[in-house]
Amino acid sequence: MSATIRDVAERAGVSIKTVSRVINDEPFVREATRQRVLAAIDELGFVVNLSARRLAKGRSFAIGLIFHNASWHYILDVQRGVLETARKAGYSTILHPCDVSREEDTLAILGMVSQQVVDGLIFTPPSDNAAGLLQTLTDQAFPFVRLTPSDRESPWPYVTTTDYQGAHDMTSYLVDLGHRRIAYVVGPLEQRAAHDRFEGYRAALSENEIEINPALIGYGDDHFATGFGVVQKILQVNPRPTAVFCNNDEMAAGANAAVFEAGLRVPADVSVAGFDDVALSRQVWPSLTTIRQPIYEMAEVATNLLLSILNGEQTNGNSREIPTGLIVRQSTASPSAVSQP
Amino acid sequence: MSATIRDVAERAGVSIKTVSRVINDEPFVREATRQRVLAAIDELGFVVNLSARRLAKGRSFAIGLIFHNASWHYILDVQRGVLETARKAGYSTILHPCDVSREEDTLAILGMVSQQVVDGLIFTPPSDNAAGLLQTLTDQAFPFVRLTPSDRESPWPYVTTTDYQGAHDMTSYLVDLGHRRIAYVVGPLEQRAAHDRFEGYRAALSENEIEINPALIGYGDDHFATGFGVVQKILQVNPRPTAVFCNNDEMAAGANAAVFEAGLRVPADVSVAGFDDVALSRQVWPSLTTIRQPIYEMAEVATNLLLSILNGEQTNGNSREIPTGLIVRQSTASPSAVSQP
DNA sequence: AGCGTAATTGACAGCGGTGTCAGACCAAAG
DNA sequence: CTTTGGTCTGACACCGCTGTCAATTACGCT
Repeated sequence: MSATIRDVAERAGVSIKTVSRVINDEPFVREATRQRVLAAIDELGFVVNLSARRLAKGRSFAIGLIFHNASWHYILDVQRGVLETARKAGYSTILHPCDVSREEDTLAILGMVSQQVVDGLIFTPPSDNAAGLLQTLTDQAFPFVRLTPSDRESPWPYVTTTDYQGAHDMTSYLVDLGHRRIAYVVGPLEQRAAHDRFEGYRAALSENEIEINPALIGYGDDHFATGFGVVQKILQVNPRPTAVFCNNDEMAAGANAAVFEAGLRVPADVSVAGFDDVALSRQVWPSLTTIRQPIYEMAEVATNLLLSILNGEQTNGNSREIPTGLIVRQSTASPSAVSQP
Repeated sequence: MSATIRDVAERAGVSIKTVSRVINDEPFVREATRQRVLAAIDELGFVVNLSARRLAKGRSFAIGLIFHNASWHYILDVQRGVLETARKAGYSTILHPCDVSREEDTLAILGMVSQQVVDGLIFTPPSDNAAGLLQTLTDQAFPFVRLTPSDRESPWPYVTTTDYQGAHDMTSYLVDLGHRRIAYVVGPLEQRAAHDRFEGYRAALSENEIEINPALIGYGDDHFATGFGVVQKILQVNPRPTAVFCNNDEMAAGANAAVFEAGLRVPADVSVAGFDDVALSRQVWPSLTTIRQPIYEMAEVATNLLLSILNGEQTNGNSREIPTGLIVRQSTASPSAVSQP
């Protein structure tokens, strides 16, 4: 079917090696020769056989994206960032949905590594319950980059965002609107992001001299269902909160539903705020005020970081922090004194 | 780092070829020998180098999933189905988001094909604006399977669902609830699925002797925004429709928002129905009545179909149709006579 | 013209497996 | 005790490309 490097060499009247030099942009090829080879390549429609190149180079030119089955909304943006960035650099991406805390999945990943299916890995949170795996990779000096890791002790760089600041901003914004009874739905605290966001919320409250009411704190797992359930209970607290801030948008969507289900209105009776700015936050009604987490950019940066490691560039201490931003939409408003019970 | 087949051969005291036989489950290996090799493999922690195998076999053991950037919700389920099924069979999956109508992307795909990056492709809709690409692949006898293709003339199998029947079911259901003025938001008609759904809607109406009112038909592109915009206009028709049925869930979410935005209630004033049963349909309030399209199963079937082609099994005429199902949730109800203008 | 250095090119040995094919082995048949 | 035909096994070429290294050519200088 497709032409090989031999065919090109023959056609151009040069050695195989010279063709190899041309297609790899190596120096020391006379311009005239290069042109001749290029022409031959063009005429034959030659493209290198990746398997062969991989074998010869001992590299796969592919990166693996390891993610949890859970947070699909989040993963969507990550995927876009990684896929597009990797593709531009001539790398392909192998997606690997899994539960890294299960040994079975850990082995599958190690398999990919030792089979040279991938040259490097990108981990999405939560990547930290995979401590054993990460340690093994580190021991083998196998490159990986993590998105918002909890543990920042790895020799490889990572990418984070300003979770604390974001939650702080949102809480301050709600306080400035006039809210005092602001409920909070916590995410999985073993993840640093959830932890930091919770801290940001608490700090903002105490800076405004608002006492934290444990009855207004709910614990969720970042899914719609727990957002819904937890907020249903919180709404029965008397006096009722005037605002609910959730660790992520999906739970905020759940909170939104819970408010309506209770016969109340968003934002007239209860304001709802999320975190992440995934597509969902624009697709519920009313659209959610949220903190934009630049997921796409983070994925892009992470990929570029990994690629530079693979290219042997120094990247020590190149971890990056991408800032969040407050996005005000329809789900928040000043508490109307009139609607209090 | 990792052991090669040579190491195993030496350790087991057999030839390289015999080890190859064992790891490929080829016949004619004495049981005792097999055990010895297996033991050696185990002790050395040997795993085959995929690049080498790929080169030698001339196959990549990877399949490509081609999808449009657009319908992320849909693609999520497709991904799960394909990734999991392929992985079970020892294949990896290369995701390829693109716009197949652009020549640039077409070339990228052909590149993957000729570079032997993938052994086969799975196309998600709309795959039909890629007629040229599909023709080229067909000419090369390159295997591919399509999900809900418009054009069913390909030599390769495809997977569809009962779009016509699903829309018919939903429309009948709405009629049975007592609705007569049922608006419809059409999807991209060049896609067969959108076309069939529209037909199903129209057929069900005429079977119930309800005239189709062009003012109640809107044209969208499957996105939230157009669902919202189109329905905003439709709600101004007098008399107002009592139900809105959309070509997909995302537009239904938009319709839902439009109804609320108009100061009306779902479903008390206007019922809203979607199609696909993506996660979003459960995450808006009220949760959407919809037609479940078994996306995951379809992807699974498509992948298995492709894998059997790759294994040389006969699959002619094995195209499969997976049935839809009506999912009743909160967004639909009988029209309350009282709320009519 | 003669020489030294740098630019340019190609022969050849792998990379780590698989396919082919001939040879060794072995139990049953003649 | 051969012959016969399957059952095992290994030698070896090859998949298509890259790295090494030696050979050849070009060019600037004395």
